[in-house]
Formats: sequence, C-alpha cells, structure tokens
Amino acid sequence: MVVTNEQLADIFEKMATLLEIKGDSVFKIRAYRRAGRTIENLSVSLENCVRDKEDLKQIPGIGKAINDKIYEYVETGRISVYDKLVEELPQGILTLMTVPSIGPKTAVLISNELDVTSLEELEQAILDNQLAGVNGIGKKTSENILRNLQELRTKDRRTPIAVALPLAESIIRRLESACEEPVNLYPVGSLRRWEETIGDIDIVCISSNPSSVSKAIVGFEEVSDVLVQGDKKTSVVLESGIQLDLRVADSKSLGSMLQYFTGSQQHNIRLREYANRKGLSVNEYGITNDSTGTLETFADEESFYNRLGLQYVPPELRVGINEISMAEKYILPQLIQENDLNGDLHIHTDWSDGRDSMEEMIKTAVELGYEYMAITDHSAGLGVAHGLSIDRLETHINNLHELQEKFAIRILCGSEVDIRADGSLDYPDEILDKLDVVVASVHSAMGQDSDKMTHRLIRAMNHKSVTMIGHLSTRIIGHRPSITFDMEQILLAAKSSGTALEINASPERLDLKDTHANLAKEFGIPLVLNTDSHNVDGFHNRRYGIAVARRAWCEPRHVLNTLPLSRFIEYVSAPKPERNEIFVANWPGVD
DNA sequence: GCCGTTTTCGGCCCGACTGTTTTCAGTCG
Repeated sequence: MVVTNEQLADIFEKMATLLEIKGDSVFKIRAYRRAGRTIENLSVSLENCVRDKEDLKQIPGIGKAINDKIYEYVETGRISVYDKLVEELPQGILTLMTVPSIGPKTAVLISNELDVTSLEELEQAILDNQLAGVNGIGKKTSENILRNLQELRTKDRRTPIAVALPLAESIIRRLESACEEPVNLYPVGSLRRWEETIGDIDIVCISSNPSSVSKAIVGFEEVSDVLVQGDKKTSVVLESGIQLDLRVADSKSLGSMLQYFTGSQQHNIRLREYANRKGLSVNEYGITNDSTGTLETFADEESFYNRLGLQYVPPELRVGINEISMAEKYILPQLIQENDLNGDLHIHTDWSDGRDSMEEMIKTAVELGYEYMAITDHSAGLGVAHGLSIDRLETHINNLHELQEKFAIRILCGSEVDIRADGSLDYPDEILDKLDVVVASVHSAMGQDSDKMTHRLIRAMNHKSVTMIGHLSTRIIGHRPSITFDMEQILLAAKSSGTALEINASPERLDLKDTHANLAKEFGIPLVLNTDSHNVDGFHNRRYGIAVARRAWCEPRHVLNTLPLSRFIEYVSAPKPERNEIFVANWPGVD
C-alpha cells in the first residue's frame, strides 16, 4: 500500500474533528490539527521516513503519540484509535461538519435531534421545518445552514491562485476608484502567501471613511450575498462562489493588521506562543507588554517582527513549522525575486502549439530584460500540439540563427521533447546534438505504474542531451492528478546525471510544486524557473513560478536561470556530469 | 498531545460577528 503525506494529514485533521465532537481537550485537538498541517507542508515522504526507521519526533509538532500513530498507519494501513473514534460517534457526523456554520456542537445537536447522516437528509429535514426550534437553533440559523449547504454543492472549495489573484487585483482597482476618499487596499491571507489555491479573497483596508468602502463592495454587481457587515469587517460572496472578506484597519496599526490577516493561522499561533514566552501578547492591533499593559502599535510589518526580536518573515514562509525559530536566529533565506531571472528556457511559438511568432516572443523577452531565452517548440510525437518533424526542426533552427542577428538577446535553440513510454526521446541523437537546450517532458502514457514511470524518467535523465525535465508531475491543478513515481529515486538520478528540474510557472501546472521544489533544492539539484509560454502574455506567469520557488525557500543561487549569460552558457556547454559542480561554483562565496 | 535558556508539569493565540441568548455560546479565521 502506498501512503501519502496527504492521507496522513487528512486522517489527523479528521481525528482532531472527531475529538472536537467528542468534547476532548482543546489542546489535544489543536495538537492533532497542527500535526496534520505540518505533515501537509512536509517535503519528505513520511512513508519513506518510516521505512527508513527515522525518528519523526524531531519534526516540530510531532511527539511520541503521533509518531507511533504514523508508524501504525504506514505499517498496517489503520490507526486503531481513529477507528474507535469513528465507531463510537454518530454516523455521518464528519459530513455534517463540512457545512460552514456547522461546528462540533451544532453537528452533535443535529445528529441527536434529527437522526440525519448525510447532507441530503439534512437538507430535507430543514425543508421539512424540523431544524428551526431545536434548542438554540432559530429560524435564521436554520436558513443559514440551508444556504451554506446548497452553496457547498455548487462551488469548488478552493480557487486556483491564477483565478483569485487577477480577480482580487481587479476588485482592488475598482474599489479604489469607487470611493471618494483615498483608500489603501492590501491583499492578505492565502493570496499574499501565494498558496497555489485560495480559500477566500482577504483584503485589509485603510480609509478615513471605512463604511463607504464597505458600502461600495456590497454594491458591486457581482456580489450575490452579504454574509457579514460590521464596523470592522465585511464579508460577501461573489457570483463565482468566491468569498471576499474586507477588514478595516487603522494606519498606525497597519503592520499588525497585515501580519495578522496574512496568517497562516498556524504561523500566528506559533508567533503568539513565542511572544507569550517573552511576556508579550500579540493581537491584530499591536503588541501588549503583559507587565505594564501598554499597547505598542506598528505601521509596518518589519518593525512588528523586529520588536519581537525576529527577522522579517516573508509571507510565503509563514506556514508555522520552523520559520520563527530561524527568524529568531536571523537565518531566513534571501528569497529569489522576479528580477533575479536572466532568462526563460521553455517557450513555444506558432511553429507548434503557441499563438505568437518567434519574433514576438523574442521581443517580449527582450522587454523583460532577459539576457537569454530558449525557444522550445514541441517534438514530432506530440501530434495534437503540431510538433515539429525533423525537417521542420532543422528549418526552425536555421530561422532562429537568422533571427539572432536582429536581437540583443542570446537565443538558444531548443525543443520540448516528448519522453516516450519506454523512456526514449522523440528525436534521434543526431538532431538532439544540434540543440542548446532540451526540455524533456511526459505527455502521454501517464497511467503507468510507479516503477515503470520512475524508470522511464530516469532513462530520459540519463540521456546526454537532456538539460532538464519539464513539469515533472504533469498534474493540471484541479483536473489531472500527478503521475506516480518514486521521488527519491528521481532526485538521486537527477543529481547523479546532472539534469536540472523545471518549476513550470504555468498557473494550471505549478510543477514542481513547492514541497517538491524544496526537496530538490535540498538535494542540490539546479532548478529552472520557466513559464512554458504559449503567447506573449505567458511570460508574466513567472510571478506564479517565483511564488513556488519562494515557498520552497529558494534563493537565486538555487535557480539556474538566474545565472548571467556567460555562466549559463558555461553550464549548458559542459558535459552533464560536470554541470552540478559548475552550478555550485558559479555562486562563489555561498555555502 | 506537545513542549521547555524559568519548566519533565503546567501551561497552551486572540478577537469579530451572529443569533439567540438577557450575558453568552458557537463559529470562523
């Protein structure tokens, strides 16, 4: 049986909920929940750790009890304590709690009074007027539950960041122009932490007339429902099903507000625990000295963190694992930024399935200030993408050489070459030898079992012409799951063969994902941040790829295409086994 | 259940809003 971290995270999250229903200690519940979140964000596979007999207690938030339960689950596929909890609690109670506004207390109440075990039965019971009137539940609560229940069915729980971010940006622009008084709006929450999917759009607002902002948002055409409208907080649901929370702040405490609403919740809990140990209490308004009772406010986040004796923690790192203890020692990484990139090495044109011409794509790369780029149209095997036959590829290469004369950017000849089912490449060696950059990717036979897929990928990596593996997992967020393979073997092979791994910034891919990119970085494998652009707008997706790299704790030195041109050329010109050494040597003075 | 430069026991983040309550419990983030 394969055990994924997601399964383990899910089971501990469920356990926390079951204990909540049972009315167990809130601290025990919090410990399980925290363990679940930690496991979710882990880059190593716990299954592998168990097989290697590693001590999981060194992971923050995992002690003896949870360590043993993870071992039990990996070894037997069950956790007996969990099974017992499920058995002793009413059937279907976890399902009831998936409805917003139904917490543990309400779930127990509904379960006891109405004898329902599914959402369909609950809906019917409410429609039959059985819920309103049950102790503590009035007409309004009953209506709320019904509405939340029905909404749950129609909307996806989380929205991809590439949908949520442009939407938030547009709302912010429109709110700014809709208000008469000057207003400052800041996206916070999972959006600001650049998570790959977003729960709600959270915005912090500063204005001399906050109620006018609240009024403006409620009046927007696409608002389908108003959930909360108070002095400090307004929540609405948009037609798309996305919830938007607006929170009013005072400019003198903006730093604390941004910090608090950026989260993550887990980070904030850790931060407040840390502050408590120093005799300070933290809330969204500032920091209170426990002995004097005086509240100190902060106009920006940096001074807020510094007051606590901490280095500023970039939002992408605020996950609540070990960033606070590292900030305490001032050893957080200097994360990569968009302008660190000097090139893009995965670009399609209208020669294969791209929309824009080579000239247009090159011009855009020049405008971005890049020193180099690789044009990498598809290989012949990918018929649907109008892949290039050998003859067309040779013409393509000649055309690129001619174009090179006209542009002040180094244009590398490349290809995104299909990795066939057996791990061979879609072009013969003679033509691959003529290319500067080869992105090898899986586009077919994605259902292979883990062994077969692992061997297939390793065979491709061992090819002397393959510069990097493109979008390793091939997942499409929300549509297609990752292919299955043994990550550790892939990383070992990438390292020994001198093959780089791509972070594909295309927002529906984000592949490698953050935890895998982090693992690759730890293995010392060069990462390449590519947009996989199919038109000129595609280049701007690099911000999503940068977010993945930042969430993976990457500095510029971990990413190959931050190298200046001469050093990058030195890297790709060297035989593969020598490349890792060159990559490391090209960043002198860092360990 | 986890954790510790005060601790191996005794702590454990903090506030806004709603609905149904006449003072607060439940939920959410």
